Amino acid sequence: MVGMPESTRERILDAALRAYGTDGFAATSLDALASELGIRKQTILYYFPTKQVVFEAVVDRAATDLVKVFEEEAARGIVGLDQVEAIVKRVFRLAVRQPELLGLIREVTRPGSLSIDRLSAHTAPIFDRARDFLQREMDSGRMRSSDPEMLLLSLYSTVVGVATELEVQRAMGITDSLRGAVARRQELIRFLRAALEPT
Amino acid sequence: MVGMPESTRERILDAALRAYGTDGFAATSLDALASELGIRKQTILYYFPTKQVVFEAVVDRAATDLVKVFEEEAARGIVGLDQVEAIVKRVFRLAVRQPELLGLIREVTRPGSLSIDRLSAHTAPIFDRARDFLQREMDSGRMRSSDPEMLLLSLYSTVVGVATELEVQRAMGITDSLRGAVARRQELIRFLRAALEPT
DNA sequence: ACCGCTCTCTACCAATTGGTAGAGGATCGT
DNA sequence: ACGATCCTCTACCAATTGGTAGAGAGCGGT
Repeated sequence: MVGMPESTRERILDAALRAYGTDGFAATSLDALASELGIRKQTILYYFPTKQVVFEAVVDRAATDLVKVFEEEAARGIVGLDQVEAIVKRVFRLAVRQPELLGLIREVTRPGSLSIDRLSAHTAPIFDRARDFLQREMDSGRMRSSDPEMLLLSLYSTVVGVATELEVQRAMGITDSLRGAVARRQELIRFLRAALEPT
Repeated sequence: MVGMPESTRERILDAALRAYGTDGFAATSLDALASELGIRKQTILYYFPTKQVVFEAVVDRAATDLVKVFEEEAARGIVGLDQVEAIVKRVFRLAVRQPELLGLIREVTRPGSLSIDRLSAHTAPIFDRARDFLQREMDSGRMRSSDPEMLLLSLYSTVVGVATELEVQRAMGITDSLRGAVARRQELIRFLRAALEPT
């Protein structure tokens, strides 16, 4: 598959992910998107009836990619904090390789946003699975007991935040390099281990 | 001050905070802003030369309010995890009363955003103070030792995320009520205490 | 009564927006 | 050779955008 000539439709989705994920939906015009690809916007409107539908297609693909990462990880059947650590590593790898993907998630989960339901439809199963996982780990004593739903929310916020809040890090004076990303990940894992380890 | 007739300038900033904080900068037109206030957009442009300047003024005011909250809290001179807990409570109170304020922060800290430097200029002192605080607490053994800068980033991400990611919570099936907010705060504090407590 | 200042308005503008209509080239099976 | 289908284009449009120019209302001071 690598190096295969991408179809126009795929190229549009790639560019749209990048644009919507960094600048946001409203700030990205179809003209801007098209000229970035060296095509006319009417070509975009040939593949997608409206701008909104382009966005929805991007969300669908991004969600699918994201879910795949989690399912691949879950298939390995690791337990305890090692599983949490493995997930964090994958999310970070994703954040480094495709920062716009997590940016898009943030765009979709913003209060005013549409198509949040579209994302939820994809992610609901992995949320359920994650909740069940946490509950199981707590029951077996491999993890500190607490409300698994709330814990999941805390975990989500921390991981996505540390992975994506690059501007905040810059404002805090934290260096933004590849080495910085690794250090951040290491420290985050220590933080999470401390928070989750059974007393 | 309460009930005092607000100046037009202040009313514009109020509405702009709400709009920019929920829908974002690009998605909010001056016309929409004006009609929400029952005035013409030219009145807005009388007080602020451009749309961008309106946004900057909103950021300045929001940052000032935010910094004030932290400085008031810091003035109380609490130490250890009780201080962390007190901050979390204040951030949550803010998130409940003025959700658009934290929404604006998220808007400003997005990758593509301008005027991030404007926000940083305000928040840099409290970031410094927070880092020093964490370092001091670690040195005195009241807090688990780790990199204070990275820890601060984790704390920031977790607190702001849990306080603002209402849509994610909805997607997870977490009820969004006032009681829910209190429960979320409680669980977050337990989470942070576990993460920070010295071994 | 008049001036000057503050404020909000109407009128207008060029540029950009998302979207429509349809022409025309390329590629295919027949 | 021919039509059909797929794809990308030019031409165009009404609505909205941020912003300018300037009229006029209200008001305080002289």
